[in-house]
Amino acid sequence: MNDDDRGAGRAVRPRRADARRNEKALLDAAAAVFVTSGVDAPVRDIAAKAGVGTATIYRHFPTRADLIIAVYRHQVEACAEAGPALLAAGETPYAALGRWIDLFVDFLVTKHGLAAVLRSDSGGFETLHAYFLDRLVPVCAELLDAAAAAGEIRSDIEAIELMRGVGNLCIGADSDPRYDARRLAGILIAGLRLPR
Amino acid sequence: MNDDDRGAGRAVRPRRADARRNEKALLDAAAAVFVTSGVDAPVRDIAAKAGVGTATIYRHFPTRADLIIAVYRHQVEACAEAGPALLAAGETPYAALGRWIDLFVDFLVTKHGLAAVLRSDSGGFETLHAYFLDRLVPVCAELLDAAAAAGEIRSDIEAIELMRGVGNLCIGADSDPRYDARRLAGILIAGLRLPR
DNA sequence: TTGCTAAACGGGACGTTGTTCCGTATCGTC
DNA sequence: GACGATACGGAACAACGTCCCGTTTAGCAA
Repeated sequence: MNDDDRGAGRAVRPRRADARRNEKALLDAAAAVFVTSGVDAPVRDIAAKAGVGTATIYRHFPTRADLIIAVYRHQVEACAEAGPALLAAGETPYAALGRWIDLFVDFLVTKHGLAAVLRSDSGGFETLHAYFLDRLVPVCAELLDAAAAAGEIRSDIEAIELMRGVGNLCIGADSDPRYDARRLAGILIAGLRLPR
Repeated sequence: MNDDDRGAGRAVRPRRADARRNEKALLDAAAAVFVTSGVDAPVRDIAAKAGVGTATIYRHFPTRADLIIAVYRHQVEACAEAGPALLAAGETPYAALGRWIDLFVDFLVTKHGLAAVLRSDSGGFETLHAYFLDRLVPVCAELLDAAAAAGEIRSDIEAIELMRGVGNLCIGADSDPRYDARRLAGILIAGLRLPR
């Protein structure tokens, strides 16, 4: 995959060299700021860190969602690819599902506030919502189907439903060490089990 | 209980008649605006609807949390009192727990955005957080203990943990009819079950 | 190398929201 | 009726997202 394209498929390669430089600088700056101030960090902060004007952010990333997607795209891809790998690893499908959910949870909780904006249906984050779901729901569905086919879990649960639930469970998991999102997600998954 | 006192115990009866009138007007206006615009509605909107200045809101309710608490206090009380009642109703403790969680979920999802602000540990909502938890966690703990004592569920789950999880599951449940928070909460509770 | 044009830039302007301050109006009492 | 404390209103301030416009610069052609 080419590092220059971005967004969910509709990639447009920036033509001028300075534009590409700035896009790279913005991605690096955003990644750094997201770590310290969360994904809700003020646009001005990111622009300042990248050494560009605020308008330049909007020129490259029309919405904050586009920027977030670009920053975390690689990690989302890795998570998506882990699904089939876990399924092929020899464990039971239910165990694979559990491990994959753990990966997903870990990804979300390590990004301050990402889970919170992920859930929001409004405020211009539809793109983010759509990207995450488009990429990960099929993977989750595959795991779910396999576990259901093996008779390990009930079969009346949709992947999208489960993912939204898990995503919600991750909200606020950072900033509160007493709250263990992974444990709760595990309980949720356990709730899918069929009684033998 | 006197309708004039408000907040979590430290009630101070407004001395002047106009102050009390304004407080009532604010509560009514806030309740109305919360329904249409959610609990994040602009302060100015609420003030305008009540026919008062913005400062008057802050004078009566120093933080938004105080206002929210005052508006929903009766419903929270009802939810809290439902716990022991369900437990005494003759069903198994696990069934009572499930019903109570349903009540809690229904309360949260019918208030636009309430679940979202409930979870936030920062931004001046500590008061709201504390009130809800102080009032409802003991009730949940009672149900949990009863079910655990009956051998129906595992005993290593804290009430606060479960409530935060359920609260999170309710986030964004309004504004998306495909997302069924009650169902997911049910699955979460099912995940607590012991295998007979 | 030099000059031109479209692309890209910067930062200031605007609208929205939360919050505070201060001069004014009102209530309750003497 | 007058007075002091209480409460009020709205303007003022700050932070933020977003947009606009005058200026700069990259890339290309002569």
